[in-house]
Amino acid sequence: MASDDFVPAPLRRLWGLSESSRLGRPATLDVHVVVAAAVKIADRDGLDGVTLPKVAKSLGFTSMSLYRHVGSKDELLTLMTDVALGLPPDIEATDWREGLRRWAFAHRTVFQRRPWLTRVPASGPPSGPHQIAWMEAALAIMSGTLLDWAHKIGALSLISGYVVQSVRLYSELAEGRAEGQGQADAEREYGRALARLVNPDRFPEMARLFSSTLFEAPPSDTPDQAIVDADFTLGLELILDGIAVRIARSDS
Amino acid sequence: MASDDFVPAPLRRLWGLSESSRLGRPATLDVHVVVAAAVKIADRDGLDGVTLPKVAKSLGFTSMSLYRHVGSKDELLTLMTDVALGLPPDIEATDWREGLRRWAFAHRTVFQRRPWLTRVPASGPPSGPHQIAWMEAALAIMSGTLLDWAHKIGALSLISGYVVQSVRLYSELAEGRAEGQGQADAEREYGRALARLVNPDRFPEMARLFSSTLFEAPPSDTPDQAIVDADFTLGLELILDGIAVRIARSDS
DNA sequence: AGAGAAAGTATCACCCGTACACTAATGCTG
DNA sequence: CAGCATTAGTGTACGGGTGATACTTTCTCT
Repeated sequence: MASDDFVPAPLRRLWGLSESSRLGRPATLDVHVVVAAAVKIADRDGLDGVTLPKVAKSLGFTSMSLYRHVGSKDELLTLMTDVALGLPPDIEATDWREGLRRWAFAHRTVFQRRPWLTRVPASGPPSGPHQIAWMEAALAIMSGTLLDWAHKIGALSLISGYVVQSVRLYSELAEGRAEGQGQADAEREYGRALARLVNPDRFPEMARLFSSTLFEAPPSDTPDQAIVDADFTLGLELILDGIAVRIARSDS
Repeated sequence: MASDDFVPAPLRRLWGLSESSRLGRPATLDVHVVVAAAVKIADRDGLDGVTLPKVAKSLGFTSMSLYRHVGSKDELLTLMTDVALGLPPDIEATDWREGLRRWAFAHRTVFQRRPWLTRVPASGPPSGPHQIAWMEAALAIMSGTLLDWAHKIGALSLISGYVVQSVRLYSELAEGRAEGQGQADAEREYGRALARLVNPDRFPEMARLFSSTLFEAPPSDTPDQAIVDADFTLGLELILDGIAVRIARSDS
């Protein structure tokens, strides 16, 4: 409200630039506390569990009080996202490829720990300090390559989109599964049920897929996580191969 | 209720196998009508606009009547998804690469026309007839390659995930933008606002990015769609390059 | 001391999803 | 043809959500 630098309010709150005016009743609540409480609830109850009444109640306030600090629920989500993302770990690697691989896995770990993060709708380009820090880390890893900015940003968003997409997909499927059922079981069941509906004349490839060993043959004691990791790695390496081609091309 | 083939109810509805029992009061409403109405509302008001009361009202019924035909709102979403997806176009191409490219663009067109599709949470593996048809098309395109099933499925989900992710991202950003503001303008503004917050000591790469021409230099009369298409193509070709590497490797 | 400003509250209007108990309309059975 | 089982659609109610508006409270500055 004071500085006319024209940084919009949400951005100011994101970067912790709230100038608490010295006038009027002093606040007993502040953005950080609200956001932290909201994150805690999201961790426990998922994104849909985050409602203003619940956040407020967990702090001993009324829902409306939050609007003094966050503007809207959407803004709260943006703030939560950045806080929950946290700072990227230090990634030391000589190799861009190994670096990006580690970056992707680190990013994935964050999302796996807080699957609700993958469901927050983007309300703008990455703008929070932590989001920026993750971008910075990825760009630093690629700084040795000769890619131009457009390609770097392209590669970066491809990888991060892939991470988000795959964690979300996995967590959505996990939620839809019966309580005690593992992924392997569910897939087997899926294959069986669908195989009956898929007409081999109309869908020859799908029919062959279902009669393949892909859904049937998990060595049963393999933990789910191993299957998931293998799938994730497959896609990631494919992307990295693509980037490698680009780097080789721009190198010439 | 009759046939004991053990196809769960949602699947039966998806594939249009509802055996209208000849008993009792005959239905004036059926699944197809309900789903079609819901899709129409989603097209007009987005996914959040789809509520049982609204769908019912648009048909002249009460909300509760829908539960005779759809089980739950989640199931309605699943049904809507498959209907809205429609059948894939015929893609003739000798080349797997050209084929997958066309498949990706066709898929993207569908999502662009109905952005709400990208926000439907997955409630299970692809199971609807149209989803299966799209998979079939992609697998057919790859049938000439020597990839094993895991790699085919991996490539397929990577591409389709990429399509979904990029359309969703774009549409979320578009919604967050001020009414008449184009993408180019928004990006320029974004670069300016953020450049002030990004400390070049902490974020050297980001600082260089913001001082690059990437956000500043759109030849102003370039339509937004052109920028978006270029971004999309960049990522897609990168993925295709990755797949090419895999194919070449399994070819040897 | 008191004016004015900001923090937090109370109430309200509005909308959702869906459980439950109901009425209405039909085909089958006797 | 009667009435019963069965299915379709309705009415009501509950517990929840966002957020507008107008309020009381508590502080600082003059």
